[in-house]
Amino acid sequence: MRKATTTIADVARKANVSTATAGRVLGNYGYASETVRKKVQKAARELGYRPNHLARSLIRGETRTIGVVVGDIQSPFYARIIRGISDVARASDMGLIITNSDEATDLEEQSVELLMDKKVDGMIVSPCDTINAAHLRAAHEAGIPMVLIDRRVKGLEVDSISLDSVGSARAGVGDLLRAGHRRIALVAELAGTGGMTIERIMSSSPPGPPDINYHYPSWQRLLGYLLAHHDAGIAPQSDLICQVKSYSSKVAAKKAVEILRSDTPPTALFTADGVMSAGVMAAVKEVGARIPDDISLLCFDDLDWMEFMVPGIDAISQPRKQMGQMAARLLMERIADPTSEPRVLDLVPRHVERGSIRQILTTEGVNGGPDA
Amino acid sequence: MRKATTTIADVARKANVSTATAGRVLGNYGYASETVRKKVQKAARELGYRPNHLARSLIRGETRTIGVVVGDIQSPFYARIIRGISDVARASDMGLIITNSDEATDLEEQSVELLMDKKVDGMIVSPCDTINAAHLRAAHEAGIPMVLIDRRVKGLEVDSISLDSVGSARAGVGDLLRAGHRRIALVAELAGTGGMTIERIMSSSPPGPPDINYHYPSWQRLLGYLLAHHDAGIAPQSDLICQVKSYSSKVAAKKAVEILRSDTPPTALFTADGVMSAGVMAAVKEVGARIPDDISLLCFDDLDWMEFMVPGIDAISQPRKQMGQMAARLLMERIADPTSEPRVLDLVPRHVERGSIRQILTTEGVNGGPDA
DNA sequence: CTGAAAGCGCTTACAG
DNA sequence: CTGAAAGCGCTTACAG
Repeated sequence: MRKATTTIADVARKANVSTATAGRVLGNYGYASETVRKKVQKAARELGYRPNHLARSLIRGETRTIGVVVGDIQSPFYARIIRGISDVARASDMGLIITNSDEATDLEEQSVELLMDKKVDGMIVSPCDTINAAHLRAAHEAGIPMVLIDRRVKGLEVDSISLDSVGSARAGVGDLLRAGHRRIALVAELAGTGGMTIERIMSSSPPGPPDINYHYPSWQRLLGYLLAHHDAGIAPQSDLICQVKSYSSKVAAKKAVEILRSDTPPTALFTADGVMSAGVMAAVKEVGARIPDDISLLCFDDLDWMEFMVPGIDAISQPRKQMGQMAARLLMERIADPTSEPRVLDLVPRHVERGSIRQILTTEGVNGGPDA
Repeated sequence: MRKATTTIADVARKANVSTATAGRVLGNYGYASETVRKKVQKAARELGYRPNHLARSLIRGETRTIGVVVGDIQSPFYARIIRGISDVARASDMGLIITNSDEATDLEEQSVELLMDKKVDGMIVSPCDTINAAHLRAAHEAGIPMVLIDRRVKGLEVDSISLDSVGSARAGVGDLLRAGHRRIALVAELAGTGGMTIERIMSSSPPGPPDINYHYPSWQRLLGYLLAHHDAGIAPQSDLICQVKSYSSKVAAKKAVEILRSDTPPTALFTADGVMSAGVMAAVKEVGARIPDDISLLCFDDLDWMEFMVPGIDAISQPRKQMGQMAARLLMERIADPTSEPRVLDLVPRHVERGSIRQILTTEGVNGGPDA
């Protein structure tokens, strides 16, 4: 069934030239006169010649393929990143191998191994552990061009692109505070890894351990939340910080309902990601609160059709696809120039106001403020 | 920076054997005595030998890589399919190259070309055109193992796996009819391609052109809808068939609002996919209808957290991840045995009842029925 | 500009 | 069981 494949030798024979010459015109390298070029191309066309990239790669030491390892391609977060990467790869006429790590170090190791076996020209990885990553260090030592996306690894000096989670959470919560909100609840995963605790992060003034970049995004967003309070000279209250601990909408919903039904409920909610947002929206619905009259909602997420269903939410929009595109471009540049200084990029998400941040007039504002 | 890679020749030298012998133990083929085996393995370990799969592939004519072309990896539908494929690929220790077609024939062609250049051992494609697919036919002729997912191509006899859209829509709408509903609206894309029209599909009795398998899923679901009515001896009303024409939640919402506000609104809504479902739910919300008291909702979709936000919806759940897994298994089997008969699989989705189908008592039921 | 030869890193007959 | 040789399909110096 499978047609015997026609090789450069076949073309050369038919065109009455050497394989070297045929190779030069077909591979587009070296010199070749117009006449020979024509002859060879004609022969190639007639024989339906297609170059064998495997042989070419073996010699040239490049496969024109890049590898990606993400947590789970099923998640919209990663799916979009991959779309961005895929677009740039296609434009550069490169292949794209993807693998999932399920956020587990051993699977991530396997993935990196697979990619190295496939001799990818470079890889983009979203590392699942920001500290233990011997396999990534090894790959880097071995000279594989690498760019980290969404998270960084302590002491691994490679190109990386992340979101400025701290800065954008700080700005968003700052907006809420400026609108007069004084009881802003934070709903975030804040899983206890790497020795980080809420106490530890709140204990310094201004808040902020120096290694925050190596902790999970939800901790970074908590830090932004605390810094915004610090900026405004307002003491954050720990009873408003909802540590969900698991990455689950249902658990987030449960916790959010509790806080909404407390004696002193918040006037605004800030969620650290899309999963928390879904939970919080279900909770708001359950307690029958109206947005934004009863409560303002600021979500660190794109929302998409979530917003379509529940209008009036504010969002800190994460440009996931662009992140993928930028990561891929960084990688292409790194492949072209392996020695230049690593670049560390921090994207500032776009804060999309949709009118959820309702102005709360303080007594001061009502009696003596400029707008009174 | 990049370490000089150690080859079989290096290992052979260090172990004092021929490259052929070293190759046999390292590649795990042919015979080798225990002593030699040990010696070679020791040398390989000490030198940190890693086989070069490129060279191996060149000779063996297999890359242990499969390719996938889907419409858009960003869409949850495809992302899950790919996850399923990816799981099987990993279990078989194969790589996975993905490409997007954006549902355009020329991009699909490019994708297939890329995959063939990469010499994949087989490909899974979700064809964007069920008739024009010369590139797929060519790839099949060339002997590339191929399985089609979600859609089939007329006259291309390869393995395929799809959903039994007609059957499951028929069953689901049948449930609505048995519950007493008589005005069931259908909201579906029903884009006009391949000469299909609502008139054409409704004109025969029982409804159903013989080539329905080669039309887009929304047409298949319309057919199921019509067949259910036919089964129940009820004439479908064309004013209840909402042809959205574009794959857009917003447009679907607009159309659904119109139908919900008509003089004779439906008592139940059946949506043909997730995008339509989102639109319909927004519409239900906009007109202030309650589910299921005012209206029953049956969605051809997984719903996921949509259901989490709007409880009480019925769903026809599509096992996308399993579809991916099954497609990958079909492909593995096809690679192992290229000549056996192609298999055509139709998955029957699971109908998940969550209580949205409210019983509507007909006059007959109230006065004379067994439960009266 | 063109060709003969060597080589990329493996595997595969073929002798022994 | 082991080795010398040829070969997968290209590209790369090296002569001419």
